[in-house]
Amino acid sequence: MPELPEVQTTVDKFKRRLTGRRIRGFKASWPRQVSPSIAQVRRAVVGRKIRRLSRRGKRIILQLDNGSCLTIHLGMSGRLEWGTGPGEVPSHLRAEILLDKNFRLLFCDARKFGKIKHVANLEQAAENLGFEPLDQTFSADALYRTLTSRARQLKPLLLDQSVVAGLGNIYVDESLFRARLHPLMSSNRLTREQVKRLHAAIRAVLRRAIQLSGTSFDWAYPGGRMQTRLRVYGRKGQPCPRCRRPIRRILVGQRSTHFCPVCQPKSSRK
DNA sequence: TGAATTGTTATCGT
DNA sequence: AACGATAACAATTC
Repeated sequence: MPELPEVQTTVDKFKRRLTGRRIRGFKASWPRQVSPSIAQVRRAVVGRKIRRLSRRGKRIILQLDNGSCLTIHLGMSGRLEWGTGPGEVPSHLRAEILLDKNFRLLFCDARKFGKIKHVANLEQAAENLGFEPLDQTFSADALYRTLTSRARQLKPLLLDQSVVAGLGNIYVDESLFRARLHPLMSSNRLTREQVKRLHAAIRAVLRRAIQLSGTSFDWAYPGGRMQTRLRVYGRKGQPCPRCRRPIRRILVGQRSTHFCPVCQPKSSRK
């Protein structure tokens, strides 16, 4: 379940291999995953050079030499692989970007929740996305204004990509724990101090996760080392690293949510 | 077998 | 009407 750190790790891994290369072909086997359509994407990208590879939220962005962009969203089970020469076909291969010298960028995705989309420019590639959490423009002040201008439970609010882009289930739980905030707390009841903590927590958690190449829980994403450093996610019943009381798991908006009821009280008193 | 997973969209309630 | 919460959905693995 790639979130921002896993996507960033992927971008870093492929940056050098893709930058400056010319696209010679595009193939995809599941039309649903490609927009506007496989044929239109092929028409748009073939012959173009990849100017640069970047990330916005959980989206991987291939900026092309005519200003248009190909965005790749890994969904929950997507991954990119590097193909050299013809031959071996990795499991769950869904799309291929063919390059010169038989190099290929392979998009594999067991559950087919990932998306490949061609858009006219960089602005559209970032459409509907909120703050970029590791960016300079993401300030505690701006977050305070956004959170207190509405009344939503913190957990679903932070999962909303149009508010903060890139957070998923794992890093929202970890951020709320670090900030000592209850996942069901209403966003409009946050104090400036609490938002400051949350802002710092989000950035610290994401930075650490990127340092460790993300979290590897299952077959879908190998290579990360963050899974041993998680404080609450996936640790139901285990002692809280802060107070040693058991971590609790609840459902919030159909999503599993992990927190320490002692260290993350619902009331604003601390 | 059912639970789990993400992001989008539709629908219901206040 | 606007907003927030909830459900359904896509597909697969364990």
